Amino acid sequence: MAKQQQEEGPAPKLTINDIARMAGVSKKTVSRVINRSPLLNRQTRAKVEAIIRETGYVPNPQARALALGRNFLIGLVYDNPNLQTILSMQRGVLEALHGTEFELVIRPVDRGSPMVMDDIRRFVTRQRLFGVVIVPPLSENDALARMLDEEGCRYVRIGSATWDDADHMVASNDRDAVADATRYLIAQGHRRIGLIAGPHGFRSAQERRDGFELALADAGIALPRSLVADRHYTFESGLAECESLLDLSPRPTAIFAANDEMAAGVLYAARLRGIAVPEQLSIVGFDDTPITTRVWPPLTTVRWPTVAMRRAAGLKLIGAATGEDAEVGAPSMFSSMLIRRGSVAPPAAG
Amino acid sequence: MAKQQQEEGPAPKLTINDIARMAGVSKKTVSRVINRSPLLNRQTRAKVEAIIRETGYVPNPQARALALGRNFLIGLVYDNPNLQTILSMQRGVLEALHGTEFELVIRPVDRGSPMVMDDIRRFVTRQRLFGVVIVPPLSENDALARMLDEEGCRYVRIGSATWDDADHMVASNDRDAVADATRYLIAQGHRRIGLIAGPHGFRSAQERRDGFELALADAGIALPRSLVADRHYTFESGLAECESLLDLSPRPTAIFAANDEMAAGVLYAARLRGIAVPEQLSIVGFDDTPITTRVWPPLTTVRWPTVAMRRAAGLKLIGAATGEDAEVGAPSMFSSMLIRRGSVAPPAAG
DNA sequence: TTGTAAGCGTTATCAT
DNA sequence: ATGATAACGCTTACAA
Repeated sequence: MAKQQQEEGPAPKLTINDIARMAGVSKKTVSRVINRSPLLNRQTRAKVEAIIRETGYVPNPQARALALGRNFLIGLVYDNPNLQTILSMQRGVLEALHGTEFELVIRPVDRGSPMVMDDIRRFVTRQRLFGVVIVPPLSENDALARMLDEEGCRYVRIGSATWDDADHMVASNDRDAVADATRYLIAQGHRRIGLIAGPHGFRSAQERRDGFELALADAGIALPRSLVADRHYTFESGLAECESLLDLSPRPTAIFAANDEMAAGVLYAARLRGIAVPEQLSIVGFDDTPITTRVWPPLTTVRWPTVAMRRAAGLKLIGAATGEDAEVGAPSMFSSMLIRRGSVAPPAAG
Repeated sequence: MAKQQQEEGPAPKLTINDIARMAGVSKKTVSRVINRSPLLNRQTRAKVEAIIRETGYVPNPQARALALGRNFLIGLVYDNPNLQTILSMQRGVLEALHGTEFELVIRPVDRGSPMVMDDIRRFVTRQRLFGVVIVPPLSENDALARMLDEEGCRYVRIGSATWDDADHMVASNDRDAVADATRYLIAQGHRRIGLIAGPHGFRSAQERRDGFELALADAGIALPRSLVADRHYTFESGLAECESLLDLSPRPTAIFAANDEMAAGVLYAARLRGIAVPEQLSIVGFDDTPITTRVWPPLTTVRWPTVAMRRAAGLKLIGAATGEDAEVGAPSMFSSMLIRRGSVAPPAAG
């Protein structure tokens, strides 16, 4: 039994033929073992598996990719205005892929470009990707989903609400979460609450805005148009927009920003004007990114379970491949929850 | 001339055979064109190239990978305590790869695990990676570099100083940059300056610490041992360590933190104690990550040209492949520079 | 249940 | 300078 292949050296690459010879079977039989073919004699399988284990043989992914017409790569396609969330997306998907034969290929794209669609198409077809995870705002593009279907590329979309079937979608309930957060503000006694919404055309922005308006309506609070501003999910835009909100008279006593970056901008704007937070202005953000605990005061925010969502997306994608039934049922809906920190207080009297 | 292949549809995949037939040459000749073989008749090449352009033919990467024994994938291996910098690393490498046939595969690892080395070995050999970019602190591991060499995997290391030859290394001059920053603090009048250094065993931490001590020595300022603390490059550790520095009597009038996360922790600690920044305490960080402009006051810091360094690393890696001589000479040394913002002022009188 | 032969799309060898 | 033919390592018919 040749077995110098244990644990070291430049590895004189074993092939399926070597294993077949050692096991005294045909390469096809080895192939069947690798691919978990059901029609195989128990003993034969056991014998081959033993050899594989002893030798540490690993099938060549390139050869499999060529023969199968598909690679063992998962693509992560994104064009996210909020750099902070990119990391947690990656973390989640990587967690799902950990220990499998899949690797993660990342691909930032420019959704503004007229070529996005072709870019992504080339990406998936050229690399013959096993599947892709698509995150907001790109995940809101139905044409993209259709295109991936046409190309025979599996996909899972991440979103702030559900707009595709369970096999293709992992979502959070942003609307409810924001409604809760807004009710919390109202319960603290706030009545003039400003909203710095996300970019027009973003589903997440719309969901969060809807939740906000819903809670206000429920409480019978009218929302003057001047108290709402559409921005770009960036620190700078939060800062800029907060300026105009603070110019209003009477001034809002609280501001809900549709993400933490903008909330940090609001806090900064308040500081620039010498407005004390939370005494004179309460702030609530969304995402629970690290920045919330690095600024002063730490920001009350809505925790968005990004990592868990991405992991679910990854599992959903490869679930079919691994055949592990346990993983096929990766959950499709996740709940965000309010995290109370230091940026909210009852409004100043008067 | 068949040319329905222009711009749409599920793409009935062209192969090298199709191109060969259309051009009236053998597939080997087409292959030569693809691989820029020098021994080719100008006209033959032109003819084949024309067909390729017309049809939009793209060679199948999987087949090439199998035949060549190497993939067109670049790996990014990291185990970075500072999440913030991961993004800029990725951005830089992605920029270098943009428009090429290479894709980026990311691979976080746990350098604490006894299996790291084998993990990475499996990663590069299984995927037959074209090459990998290794970032600190993993890039300081010489055994890792040796192993990659053995496996025939190209690599480029990123570091805070140069410790490998120019082909394998892209570095910054952290020591000089920190010395400059420290001199700036001294020029402002500070004499009791605390240092919150990076983790023991990190080359970047050592370089930055050396720069700090160098500047102090040059100015004839003795550095009490109590003014130096080793920490983990995290916000929490910066916060914790700052507490003990602020307990000293007399208190330091300035603190240099070896990265921005820790500097943010210092700022937070000061706020907790009601110590005004920069009036009563000056702070300087390192990296110039986004957080520096989101806290109040914005942090003076040393800009670390991460994106440019990573791009250079990527170019260096694929330079040999693209054959573009212009890119082979990607620079190997980058300078960090001081960015003055609001967290430094002369020490309070007395 | 297992094996044989023929690909998958490219590159390398060795002629010519 | 170009082409026929055999790899590359695996999978899918199709037999046996």
